[in-house]
Amino acid sequence: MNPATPVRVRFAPSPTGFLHVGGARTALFNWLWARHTGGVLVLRIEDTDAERSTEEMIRGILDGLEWLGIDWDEGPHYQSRHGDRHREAAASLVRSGSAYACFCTVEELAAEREAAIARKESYVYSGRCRRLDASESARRVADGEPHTIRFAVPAGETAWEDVVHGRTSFENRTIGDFIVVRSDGAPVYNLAVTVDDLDMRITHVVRGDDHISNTPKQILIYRALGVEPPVFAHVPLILGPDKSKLSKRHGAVAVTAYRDQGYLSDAFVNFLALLGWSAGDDREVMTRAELVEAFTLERITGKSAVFDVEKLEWLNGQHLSRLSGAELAAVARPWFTRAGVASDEEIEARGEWFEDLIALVKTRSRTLHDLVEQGRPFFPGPVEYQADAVEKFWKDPVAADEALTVAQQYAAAEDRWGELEAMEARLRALADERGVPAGKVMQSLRVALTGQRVSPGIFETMAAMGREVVDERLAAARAWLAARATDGRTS
RNA sequence: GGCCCCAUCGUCUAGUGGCCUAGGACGUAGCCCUCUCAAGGCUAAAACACGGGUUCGAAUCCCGUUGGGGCCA
Repeated sequence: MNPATPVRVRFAPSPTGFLHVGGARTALFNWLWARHTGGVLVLRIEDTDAERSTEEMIRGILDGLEWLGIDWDEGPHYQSRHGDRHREAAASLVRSGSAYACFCTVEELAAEREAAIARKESYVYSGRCRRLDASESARRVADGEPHTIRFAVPAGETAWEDVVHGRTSFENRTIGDFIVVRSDGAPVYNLAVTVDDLDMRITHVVRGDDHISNTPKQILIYRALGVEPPVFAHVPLILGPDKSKLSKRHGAVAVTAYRDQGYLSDAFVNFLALLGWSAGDDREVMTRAELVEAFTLERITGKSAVFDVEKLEWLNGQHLSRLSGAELAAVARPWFTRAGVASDEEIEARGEWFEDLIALVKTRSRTLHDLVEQGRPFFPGPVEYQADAVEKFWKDPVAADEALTVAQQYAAAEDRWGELEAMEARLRALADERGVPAGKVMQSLRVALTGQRVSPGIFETMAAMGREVVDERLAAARAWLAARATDGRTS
């Protein structure tokens, strides 16, 4: 391959209705390589004549790609529309003697296979029809006798220099004369892929390891067609926690499920890139631009990788925290409205406040979902006292109420609202005066204000909530505690 | 079963013959910070599957075994 040839890669999913994690990573690697080299990414939907793609079936894939920010330069092309080209190529293979018509019936082939099994040999087609006289073969085809077209695999071995695995080779006799066109005229996968890749002038085929055994067949076709095959890079598979191929059993398969769970596109892309690839230095948290800049096919590992959700969560938290309040607010806003925390108008009316709020809670959140739960109490309205918070800080309702009394007195007297340090100093002084530990007051206050056991610093919380909300929440909390104390019951 | 791929801490990985008493990250444990929880900082436990070679010297090269995975049947 001429090194000056501009890179052309392709992502060729079958229209399964969604983009799964493995496919997403393959797409990503192709995209990264195209962007890194300034090349072209072609999108091709690998439907077949048998199962033509419907709008609905490809939408899932396009949705996934869109969320990941993977854009393509050509396509989508549809494999099913190139059937004529595939058959044309098959015909030319027959003409050049690289393929032949096979008239063996299903029964005959089954018998061959059984005989092979009985002899404890692995089955490959015997090549019986290959020995047929050319004129006889042509006559039978002309007579309309049902037949497939088989590739005449030559003796020897087929090898290639895989970018990921190094030299990889197959003994041709283990391949056997494979079918390229079925008896109904439908081109077989390996032929279709090869012809399409050829027509689209693909220079690098970057795909999953599960295609390794297809590669020798495709290389054979390329050569028979008189062209040099492209560069192959077989990327190892992504495994589930039990080390088997990632599947539905392991939770979400469609990448959009991760979007819906509150992961950031950038974080997910970063995570996917790190599955089977590394920059070579110690960088892990990387932006899209950094990934594009650092990505090379040579640095892809040959070993399959287990999908580790915990690392994804951590990475997401990292990306979340690195966004500014304003940037994150834009992403988070629909999450708040969808969760019913506030309307779009309400957030719009307090845009700057909302951005500050997001900045306040982001380090405590790993997903957008966390962000909503953290931010929720800052909006007006009643809060729900969560069981774990009550258990931890309001175990004793009387003591809790005592602490809140101090808090209430403090809030009523506070005249430097918003000045964090001054607020803290005053509250501590007042707590001292009343003989109540300041820590108790603050913790009790946290439950009263947020209903949760986790929140930002209590003064930041108060400042962000505003005096009115704080007053309301304190009154409500005291009423709740009083009711519980007379009740004598625990929750 | 045949063919092919793979083999470093639980997980993701760095490592391409000496820089390795094997580095980083997630997770785990502890400490610091501290009004909670995160974040942040520090520390700890934790790996070269096994056996043979090659070499002055192997995580690194070769062979075999074992184990995992994929494709086909």
